[in-house]
Amino acid sequence: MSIRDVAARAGVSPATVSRVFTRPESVAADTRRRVMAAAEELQYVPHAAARSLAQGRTGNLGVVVPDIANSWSATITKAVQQEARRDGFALFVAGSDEAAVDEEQWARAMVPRVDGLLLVSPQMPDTALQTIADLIPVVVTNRVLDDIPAVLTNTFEATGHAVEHLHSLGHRRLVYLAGPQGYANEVRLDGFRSACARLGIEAAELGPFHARFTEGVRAADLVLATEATGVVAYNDEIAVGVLNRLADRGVRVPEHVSVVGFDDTGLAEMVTPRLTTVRIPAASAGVAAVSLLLSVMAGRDVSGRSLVELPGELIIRASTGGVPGSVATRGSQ
Amino acid sequence: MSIRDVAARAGVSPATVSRVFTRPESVAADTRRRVMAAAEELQYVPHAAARSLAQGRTGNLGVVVPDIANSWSATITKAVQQEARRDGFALFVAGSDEAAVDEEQWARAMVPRVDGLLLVSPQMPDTALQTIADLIPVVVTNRVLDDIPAVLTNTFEATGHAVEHLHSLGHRRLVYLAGPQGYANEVRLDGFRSACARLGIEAAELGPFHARFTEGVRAADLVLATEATGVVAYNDEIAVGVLNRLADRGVRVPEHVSVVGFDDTGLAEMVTPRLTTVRIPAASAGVAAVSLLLSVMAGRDVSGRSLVELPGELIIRASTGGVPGSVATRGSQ
DNA sequence: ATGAAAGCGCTAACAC
DNA sequence: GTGTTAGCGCTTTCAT
Repeated sequence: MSIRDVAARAGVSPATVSRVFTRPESVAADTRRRVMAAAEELQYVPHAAARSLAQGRTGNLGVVVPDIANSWSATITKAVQQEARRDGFALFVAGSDEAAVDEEQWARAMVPRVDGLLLVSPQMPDTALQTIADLIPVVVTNRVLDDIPAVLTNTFEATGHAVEHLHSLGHRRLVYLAGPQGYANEVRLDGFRSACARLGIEAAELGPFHARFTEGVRAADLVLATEATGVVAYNDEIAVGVLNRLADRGVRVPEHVSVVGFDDTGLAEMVTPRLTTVRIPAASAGVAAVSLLLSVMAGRDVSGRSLVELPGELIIRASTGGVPGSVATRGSQ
Repeated sequence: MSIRDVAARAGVSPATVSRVFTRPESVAADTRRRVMAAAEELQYVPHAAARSLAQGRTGNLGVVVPDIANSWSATITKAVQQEARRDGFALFVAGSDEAAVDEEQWARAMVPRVDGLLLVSPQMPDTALQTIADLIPVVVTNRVLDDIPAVLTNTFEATGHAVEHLHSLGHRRLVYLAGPQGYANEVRLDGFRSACARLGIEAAELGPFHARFTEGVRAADLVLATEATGVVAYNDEIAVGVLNRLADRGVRVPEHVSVVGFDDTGLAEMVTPRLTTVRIPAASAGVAAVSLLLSVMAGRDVSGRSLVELPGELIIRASTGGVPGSVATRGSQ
């Protein structure tokens, strides 16, 4: 069932059929109708590969995320998919399970199948990333590399707000639970350290942990072995793991220990107590990444706007409260 | 950078280069090495579209899920992606947001770009589904349609176990919170009704609800307006929404009300109290679906094994307990 | 074991 | 506004 069959049936040339499917307005209205009818009757579907070959473009985008089943990845993937669709692109998705090798393999496998590639928090070496970016338009999130456009979630300030928040509640000893090494973790850690230093807070660090619930469960006991009264976790999943384990050990949140997460994934509002967290606009990040990618693909000069920064925002919920005995406790007893 | 460039550099014909990339063993060892070297130096990447056109296959699979960001969908997508990879396929992913129209559009958009299509719990009309299945190999999950291979999650029995479990705890009035209309909901509802009838339990039904947290929050108040002491929710997200709202209204789980979910997504273990739920092996479903799809694509006769059933399993956790005043309460006070 | 040549289905000049 | 023609880059007979 090719374009020739349709052409024959409609009594026109193959080129005309092609035009109907590419620039319909360039064909006379009633010829167009005849062609459409013929295509309909024959159940004709244009052959994507042939089209790609002739046009030199695939109409596909690709995204590689750390973990498809992770809530943050899924949210960003969803936004990317919807945005890609608006622009007429289909989307390849792959998860690397946080393995740099798989990530690189996937990126390479996608290169010939897509017009542009989005790498979410990539872990692969700079050189590998650069090699791929030389082959095809690439946009990354949460990674800074010369000449590669990026969407960054800048949580430095918001992390400071989280620490200030805990400080105002009387906390003087905090611990940060580190996530996988990378831009996101660095910014959070920097924000944590600098705010603690500024406020005279005793700051400890544990980890790194994988960005998963079970790791938070494990982290909780390590936290209790310190003197910290407040925990700032790399992400919501770790924070929720902490919440869970603390509850099992009879430690009450926020009465005994306060917990702050990052991301504000749906999870944060689903747990008890609801989680205080630094919201990161995952959907916006996805949308921004796609539009940046499209700019690069269009060959537009993006040097000016090639680093999009999205600020975090502290969302205060029920997992943070006054330190026992402090004045701040009064209202919450 | 085409196959001709590589051929020229290696001093062989394009055909030989092609062979090196398709059936390496059919080329003399040292010719092969020369070609590989040339390809390497030129950074040659085979052109996917040209390859597809010549071979008549794309090397791609597609999956359409109800919601990329939903935990169940994400888990199955992840499994599908990993399984597809094992077999050398890249994966297109699209989310329909539970809209039958979008779902159908995506499926149609994918048809020319893939060798096989997996539709997860499709909502589109039978005829639309059939039309697509006539165009390309299709496998569905949680949908029964003549001649279309399917992976079904059979939760009838396990739902009965859930009801028995509640009955044994003294519950005599239960309510089922219905999810979106479809196979999964029907089986759960059937299992619920038949077990209630068998055990002489007063069975009410509410809904349908979207399979989301916020819908569970909404449902909780409706539940409290009934006399039910036990809730069986369509999925974990709804169940967790119920948990949340009940806590806000001062209703204790499981002391006052017991709650059961479905799916056993990661969520079930993260909330307080941990959720009793009917586990459905999402990852296995994904793997089974892909292998079924590959069979269909290979033209193998699947008439015998074209309906794969995966049984559910009741996982008892902390969200179910004895009815107040009943003998079953004793241990838990 | 390797080369020559045809063609996969479509698009895009270029003519008319 | 429509037809003719030459590829897009690769695979695959068919020779040799």
